[in-house]
Amino acid sequence: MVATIKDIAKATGVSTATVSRVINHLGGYSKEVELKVLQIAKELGYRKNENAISLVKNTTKTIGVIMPDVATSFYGNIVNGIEDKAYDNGYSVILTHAGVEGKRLQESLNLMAERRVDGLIIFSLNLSVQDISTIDSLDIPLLLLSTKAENTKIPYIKVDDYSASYAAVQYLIKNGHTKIGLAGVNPGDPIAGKPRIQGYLTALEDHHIQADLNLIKQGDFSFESGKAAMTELIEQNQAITAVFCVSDETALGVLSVCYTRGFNVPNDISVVGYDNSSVSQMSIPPLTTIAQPFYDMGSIGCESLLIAIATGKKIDSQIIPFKLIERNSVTAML
Amino acid sequence: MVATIKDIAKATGVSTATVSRVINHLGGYSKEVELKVLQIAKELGYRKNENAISLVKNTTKTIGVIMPDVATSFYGNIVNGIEDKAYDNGYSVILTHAGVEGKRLQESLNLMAERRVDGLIIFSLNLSVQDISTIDSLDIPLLLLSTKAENTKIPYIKVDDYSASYAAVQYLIKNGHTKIGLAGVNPGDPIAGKPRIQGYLTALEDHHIQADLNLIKQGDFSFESGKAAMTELIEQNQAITAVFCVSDETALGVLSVCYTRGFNVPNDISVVGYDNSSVSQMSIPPLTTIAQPFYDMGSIGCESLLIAIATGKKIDSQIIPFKLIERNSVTAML
DNA sequence: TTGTAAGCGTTATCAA
DNA sequence: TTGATAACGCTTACAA
Repeated sequence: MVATIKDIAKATGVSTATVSRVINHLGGYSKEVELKVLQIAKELGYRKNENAISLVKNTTKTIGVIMPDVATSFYGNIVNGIEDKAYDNGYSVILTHAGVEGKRLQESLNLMAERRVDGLIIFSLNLSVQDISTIDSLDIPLLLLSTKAENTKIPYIKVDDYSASYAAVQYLIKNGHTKIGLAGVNPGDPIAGKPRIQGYLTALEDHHIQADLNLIKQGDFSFESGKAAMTELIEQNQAITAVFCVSDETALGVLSVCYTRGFNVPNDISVVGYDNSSVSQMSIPPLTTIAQPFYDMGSIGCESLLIAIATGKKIDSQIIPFKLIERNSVTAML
Repeated sequence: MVATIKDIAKATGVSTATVSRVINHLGGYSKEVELKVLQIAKELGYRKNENAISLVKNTTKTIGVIMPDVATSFYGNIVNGIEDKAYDNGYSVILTHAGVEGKRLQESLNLMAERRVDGLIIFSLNLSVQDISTIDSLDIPLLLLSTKAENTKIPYIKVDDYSASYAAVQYLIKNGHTKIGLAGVNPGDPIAGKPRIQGYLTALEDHHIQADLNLIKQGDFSFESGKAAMTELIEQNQAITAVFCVSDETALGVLSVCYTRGFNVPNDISVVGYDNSSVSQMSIPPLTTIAQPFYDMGSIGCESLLIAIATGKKIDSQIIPFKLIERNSVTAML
């Protein structure tokens, strides 16, 4: 059994109240008592029991984070941003994975509720009506990161997918491309699907380029989606010179098919990714891609949440800027 | 405020003891009472307070996981394996990141101790003497995954790095290679460095190939290490035909340099990676690599830990088998 | 079938 | 400067 303040109290001959004061550096005790308590605490290997403290303080100094499967590489930096900020403020972080489709989201929410987290961050997950209703019932400060919940007032911090997509396509157009594919997009996804399609379409339209729906290939952000999309594009003899991908992994799939089919990137085909994940620097060629400031999103998000916890005020949603990172996967058409 | 069993007791007119029984399906109450309690609990949005339960039961149904930075891609599956097994057994998981060098390990250990996790898994982190001493003082069932602590009796589950390295090099030799580089290795790392160098050396020796220390390029498992290693190898005009890399990311670095310098993989240079991380399938060409069964390691590890928690017995260390996954980055020399 | 009450480890109020 | 003690939300003998 681990030592408790009672043990320390007994061993030092003071009351548990005094032990508690000393341990929490509250002042109001003699130097002599302080030294003795600290000494004995050390000898006994005392460690405070956060669960007990949570009970009386009615706060757990814990924030919960729910994310999809760990599989996808870019999440890392969001978590880093959150954890750094949380630790700096004396909070710890409970992480759970809810599965790609959020299969385990209900379970995760239960866990967070039962652990009485002080605040909750959910990221990159599309919320179902059910999810939203249990979230509402939870009554915990909540923030959505890199996603949003339509028709609700749940605050979110994310990049504007429409604008980012528009910018990527416009960049390609400015580089002289007019036959541009869109790879790996999920039109059923209201958050990261529809807006990107719309951005793609509008960019073309604004530059008086006739959109061709056959150049839009559906998928799910995966490497496989990219392969499938590019394979189709090639086998249908679509005369494209560029393809915009909804994720870097999808872009790698495109790159891979280009390579095996003998198309050189960027000379024959230009490719733009999305995420600026670590793989985008490691690919051949390194990917030009849309960067979302993941670390900052995590950090800013966590900070907002902490403020909300402290003040009880609601969090304001934020659209944060993306950046287009130019590497070597796009060539200018002459 | 969230409802408590007291609220339910008051609202239903029974005692808290009975409410507790009903909620935990302990039996020994009338159907009538059961229905009423459940009904009111639902109305009040009751959720049990795990912290309070932990306090009285002296167990948190929680296992702690400490890992390096999230950055590196392959960790995902270990975590998945752990989480799946934990959830199946009614445990939840608290994850923390201790930084690449384990900078924050002490902090993480404190957190885990103060949250009173029932068991602890640490993976891919080299433990300092200090770390080990605080771990000892913790007195929590502990398991090391994909690492070990020398000169201690802390149980671990990992692949035999020496054998894996030996196998990779032998595979290259069997394919007719004799001039083989070793890229990205850290000779100061007693767990994942030294043994791999030794495996490399011994494989060469066993096949009567004279080792050349100039072909061993130090590094830190990163993409950059791979680039640096391959660049050196080329600029030193080392007449190699193959290189074995200590990680897939390092291999990608090698691939990248080969590409820009005009060497074809695998025709000019064969490359073998280590980890079988997701990127190894997405590279050009797809990487032949050493696969560690990460998901299984997580799952088996978590199961062993759960058993140790339940029985109080100590965990037996396990060496688990690796596999060599053949893809397209190695060619046979004729 | 149900209730009373002690106890888990800690904090915080009040009194001394 | 210190100590009693109630309280946090829950479980669990023990009694009824």
